[in-house]
Amino acid sequence: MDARNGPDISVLTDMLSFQLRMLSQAINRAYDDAFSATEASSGTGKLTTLLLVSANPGMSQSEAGRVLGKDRPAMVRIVDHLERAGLLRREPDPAERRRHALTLTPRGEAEIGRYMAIAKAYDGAFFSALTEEERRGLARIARKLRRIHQPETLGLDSATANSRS
Amino acid sequence: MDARNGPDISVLTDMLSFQLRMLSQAINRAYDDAFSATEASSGTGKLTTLLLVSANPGMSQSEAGRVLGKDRPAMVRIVDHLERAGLLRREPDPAERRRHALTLTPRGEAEIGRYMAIAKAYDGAFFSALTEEERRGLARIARKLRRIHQPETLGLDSATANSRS
DNA sequence: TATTGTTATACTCTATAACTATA
DNA sequence: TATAGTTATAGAGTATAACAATA
Repeated sequence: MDARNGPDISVLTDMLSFQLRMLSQAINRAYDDAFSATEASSGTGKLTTLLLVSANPGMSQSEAGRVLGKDRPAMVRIVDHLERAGLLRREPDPAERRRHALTLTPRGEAEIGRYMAIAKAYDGAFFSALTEEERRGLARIARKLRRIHQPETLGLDSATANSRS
Repeated sequence: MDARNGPDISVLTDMLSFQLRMLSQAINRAYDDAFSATEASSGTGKLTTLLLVSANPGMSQSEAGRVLGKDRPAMVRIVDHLERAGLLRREPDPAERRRHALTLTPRGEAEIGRYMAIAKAYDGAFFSALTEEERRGLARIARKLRRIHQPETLGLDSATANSRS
């Protein structure tokens, strides 16, 4: 209404989806800045793949893709990049030779600690303005929505606290 | 830990940023589906630009870009597309001839109601699993974080309820 | 000199289809 | 036939630099 206060954007801010998309945009930019000097720079897929393989050595590309919301071609590109960077290795699984078992290289193992530290630091800094209660509430709501809209991503909280709701 | 329950993804789910990025991915896919049959299909920029210009006729591309988090080249592409689709018009501003004043065409005005209805319906459906209190809490937290991490986006709530978190 | 819009360029993400090799 | 991985391709998002017109 008041032109001096800038444009009327209530049409957009009234939509939760808009608020969350803009928030995600800000998160992505903060992370790109944080990881710009690493081999996992630019894009969310590389870092999360490293963290995931570190916690689950031997997992396949398709499994990782199901967790991260990427299809097979997308995973090929991510793994290609990490393999070229010398952080990750793919070897045919002897028991199921269609699969490629993913593991970190010694260098990948050495770097992962540094990446984790950067990720945790920036995650903490980004949400530092929230109270502990707000952070818990946000995590709970996000988990609830993902359980409905991404049912294919299994094990959403099986590995954490067995919380239900 | 338990292989039968799928991979251990607690490294990722412990980070709020990961949860929100995955959530945003789900939102984007739901919206792409919802608008796939319209001229504003694929991508968040076109629809939000239409809604924004509808509420603020005569605004410039840079102003819209500041609200939507797009730079000038990105806005050119979005406005190009909407102009070719016959939904939006750009005319040099007589008072400030560097600017292009954006307005909806009659056809754009006619379509905007339909788009709004789709957007509201899908926003409501996406978050329908949340209680009213959870929805308000989510909106409040998103606004709080955006105020910190996107200070350039002015008027974040000036047009709504003057709430001060 | 600074700003608005534009063009060109490049890199990434996303999605689809088709191919291979394995099962 | 179904699945895991690969390749090719195309569309959209994102970012930068350089330019023209205007202030």
